[in-house]
Amino acid sequence: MDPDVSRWVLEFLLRNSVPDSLIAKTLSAVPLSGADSSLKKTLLLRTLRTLHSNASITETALEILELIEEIDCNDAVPVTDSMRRAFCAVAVECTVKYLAACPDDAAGNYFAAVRRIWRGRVTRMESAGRRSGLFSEELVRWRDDLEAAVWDTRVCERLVQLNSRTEAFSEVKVYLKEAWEGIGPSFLDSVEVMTKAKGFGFDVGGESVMNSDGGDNDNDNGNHNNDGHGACGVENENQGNEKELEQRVGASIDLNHQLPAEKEKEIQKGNLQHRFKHTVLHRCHKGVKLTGTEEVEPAKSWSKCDTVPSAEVKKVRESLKSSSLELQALVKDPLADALQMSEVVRSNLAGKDINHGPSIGNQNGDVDVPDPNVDQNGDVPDPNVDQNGDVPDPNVCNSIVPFQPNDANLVKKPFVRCSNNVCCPNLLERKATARTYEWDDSLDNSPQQAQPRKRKRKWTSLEEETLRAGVNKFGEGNWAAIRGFYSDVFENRSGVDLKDKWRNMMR
Amino acid sequence: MDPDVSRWVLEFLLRNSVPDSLIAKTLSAVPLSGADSSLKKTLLLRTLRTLHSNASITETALEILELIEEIDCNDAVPVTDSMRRAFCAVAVECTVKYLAACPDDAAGNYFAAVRRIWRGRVTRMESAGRRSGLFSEELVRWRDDLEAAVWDTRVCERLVQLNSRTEAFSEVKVYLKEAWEGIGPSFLDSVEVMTKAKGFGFDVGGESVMNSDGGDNDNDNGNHNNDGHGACGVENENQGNEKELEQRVGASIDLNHQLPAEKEKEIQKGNLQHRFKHTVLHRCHKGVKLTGTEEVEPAKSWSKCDTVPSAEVKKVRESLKSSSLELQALVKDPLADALQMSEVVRSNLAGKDINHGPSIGNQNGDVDVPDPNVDQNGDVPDPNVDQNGDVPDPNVCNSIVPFQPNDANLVKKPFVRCSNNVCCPNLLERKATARTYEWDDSLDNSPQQAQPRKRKRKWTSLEEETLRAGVNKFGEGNWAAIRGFYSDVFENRSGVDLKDKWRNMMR
DNA sequence: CACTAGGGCTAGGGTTAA
DNA sequence: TTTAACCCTAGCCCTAGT
Repeated sequence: MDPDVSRWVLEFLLRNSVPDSLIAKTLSAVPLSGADSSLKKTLLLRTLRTLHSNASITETALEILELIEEIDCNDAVPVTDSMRRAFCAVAVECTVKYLAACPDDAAGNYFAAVRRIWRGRVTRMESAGRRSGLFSEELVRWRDDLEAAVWDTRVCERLVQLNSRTEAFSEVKVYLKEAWEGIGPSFLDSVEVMTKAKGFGFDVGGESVMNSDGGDNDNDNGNHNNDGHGACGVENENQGNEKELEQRVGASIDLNHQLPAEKEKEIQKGNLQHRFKHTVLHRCHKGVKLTGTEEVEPAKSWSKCDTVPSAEVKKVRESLKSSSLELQALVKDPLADALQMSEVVRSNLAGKDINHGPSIGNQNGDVDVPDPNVDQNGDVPDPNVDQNGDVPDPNVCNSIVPFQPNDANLVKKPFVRCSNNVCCPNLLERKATARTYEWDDSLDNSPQQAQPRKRKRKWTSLEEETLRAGVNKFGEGNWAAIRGFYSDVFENRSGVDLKDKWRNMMR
Repeated sequence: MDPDVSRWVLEFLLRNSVPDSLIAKTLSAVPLSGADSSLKKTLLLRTLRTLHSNASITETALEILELIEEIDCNDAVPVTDSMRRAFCAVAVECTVKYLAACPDDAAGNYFAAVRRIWRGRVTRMESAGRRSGLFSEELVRWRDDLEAAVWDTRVCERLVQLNSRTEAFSEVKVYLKEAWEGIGPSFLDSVEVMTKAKGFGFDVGGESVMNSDGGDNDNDNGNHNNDGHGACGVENENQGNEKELEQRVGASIDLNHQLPAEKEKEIQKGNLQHRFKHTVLHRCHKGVKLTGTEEVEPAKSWSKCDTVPSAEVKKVRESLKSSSLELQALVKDPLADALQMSEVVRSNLAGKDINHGPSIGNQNGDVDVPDPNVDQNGDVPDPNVDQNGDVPDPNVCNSIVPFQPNDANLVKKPFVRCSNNVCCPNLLERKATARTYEWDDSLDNSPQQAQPRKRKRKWTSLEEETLRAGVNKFGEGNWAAIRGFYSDVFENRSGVDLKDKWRNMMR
């Protein structure tokens, strides 16, 4: 994939509430060596956001703030007060937590943290060549306190009283809100807004993956998740449903190859880049005055980056790995992947214009909308969801649900799906009470021969929904009761089958 | 290295404040396939201790507590109140922290955690067949609160105020102290004390790694780090100096091969094992009365063990190796093959002349007997009464806030144990709990609210052998007679249980 | 009522095949 | 490699018969 395009996509994804797993996959497919400072910062912010919403404010967060400060410094972006406060709060939290765990052992892990963070990081910060913008008087005051606690029990007791974690959460949140606002909308969002304003109807592929509303009547949705709530926003709803996310990831990755931006890039690229400078760049790099197209020297910037693989992105990658994100894919060399990928894309583009876009059923399958099936497990008191599962949430696209449970459907048995995807007429199965399976025939002749496996029969959505209803009614574990009550649906399923299926459905 | 010896060494290391890296190395060098339940529990306790002193109380800790409970259950060790409280506090912490991070996004990671922990773990815990000793009314009340916070902003705000982490730290610490004390000194420590008392001058090699004082003038140092401070004790001082630790590891591993216990094993092993029975095992496995007989078949037990390597211990080993002590692997296959591991060691140590029977110490330690701490709660404070002390807004539905986390109720929660070995919630409280969720209603009209099954308890080899002896003596079919004659062994088995087990053994 | 025999059930680990 | 569907079985429950 073209480096510019892949970076645009990555940038877009980073700023919006797509699941982390998608970010991970994209990262592994996109060459990062040429990332510009804006993208790096976006990556770091995104990571911090994830850490925050995972309630995991550790020294990794400290590291990230330092890296961001470095980038800002290079771009002549001044360190804000909120950033300093966030850094301080996180540093305090990363130290005090050990005291909270073992108040009577300040000499243990707590002291180690003081050395690591306050004698290490913070001291380096104020000494050396340049004084970090993160350094503050507040920091110094805290250091005195924290050092004192190592030997002064009274200070120690006072510190233990703190809820340093909540404080850190709060400060990080404030900083994130400010930072996302400061960095502005993504390039693709800007393009979308512009082209729409010009009546282009130019769609950046956000419909299936990024925006559930298709963007048709929402002109400012380019910013729709950068409002500060983004830090702990909608994306989290999906966390209980990782499998589903993974599936979507695959789909959306494919989709990225088909971004209209890429298809039209030979024609529009120069033009778009031109606009890019005046919209995104202008907002991202406030310290740079843009007077003309030629002054930015994009070529030079890129090449510089290419020869110097950015250490900080590497670090972020490590951080991402160590955090709860599933970023194992990143271990591999992203460049190798990118090369392969670009080959695929190139040949694909050169050939016919095959559309791999999502099916209609997925058009509204936005990642931010939780699977309604998940919420109908019967034990969900979500007031917005009908517990009986009989009436689907009107806000949820019906096409996501393969089967709409209703009384009529529950009673009638429209078809029996065999393993080879062939729909058998109902009649056959109806009378086949005793002859459901092939091995029935061989029961009489071979006495000790191991029973052949039952033929694999895929579960229909009717069966699934009925099972759900059954668990709702009888409770999990009462498989015999469920089987009996819905005996017409489960005619050729055993109680164990029901149990196994439920186990699968709960995974 | 001889399996016994290596296990003794490992056990010793686990209980003392050696650095984790040493534990990890030892684990990888020691065959764990024959690990008994006591060693497994020690391993888990050690892991929990590390998590605690790293101020990292996550769902891993929850998992560990569940695994320990599982082991205790099979060993007929009753769940203590402190363990229940620790579990509850950790569960609350693992949920509330998301709320603390993003108070205005209860629908995000917080809700996911509620589903994962409270609708998942906790619900499974009370469900049929698996009622865990960790289940408590306190847990139920918290669940109500935490569920309410998903949609009730006011509950949400109240929960955010909690310092759930500190609470969890504290409860885990209390539990750890109790658990280390309950598990007694390590075998090597016992041996050391004994041999010293006999004037042997027997040194267990602790001088270089384990005990800096050489142990010469400290007769009770077998317990020197099990005093509650051990949880965040000396080991932490080493954490800032990993390289040095690694060097020590090598040295100490070598040293282990030179343990006097091993050198003299051919001579003393039988003797030591005999003592082991009466000291360590007697304290660890209170359920065993050792009088000496002939009915055991140690060879068979051993071979069975060796072919069934303990999966969970292996997983713990892996987890320990990864620095962060992540135990996600433990999610799978918790104690599938907890088998009769504890019995195995017993039979092995005892050789052929061992008789099994419950010790005096266990007469009240049966799973059927409620925890004495719980029992002493003669009068049960009605939570609804306590609630009045908070003077809530009269406009607030009280049923939504059934429990004030900070009030005295948090301390002790009564249980009512039903005749069928199942711990039932106090009916009064049951009724007082608001029917907040719709699925409660669906449970009402379910045909039979079948009482939960008895918790599955694996048969120990002691029980098996006793059953065999019983059938020998009284003949098959006289289950009541057998049960009566070996009533101390079969205290919590019914005649039908014996019959069923025999049927299984004859297959 | 107490007990036993025997069928049935569930949970959970394992296996197979797509 | 993954995993949905299926298999195996220990331990527990239910009921008829004595």
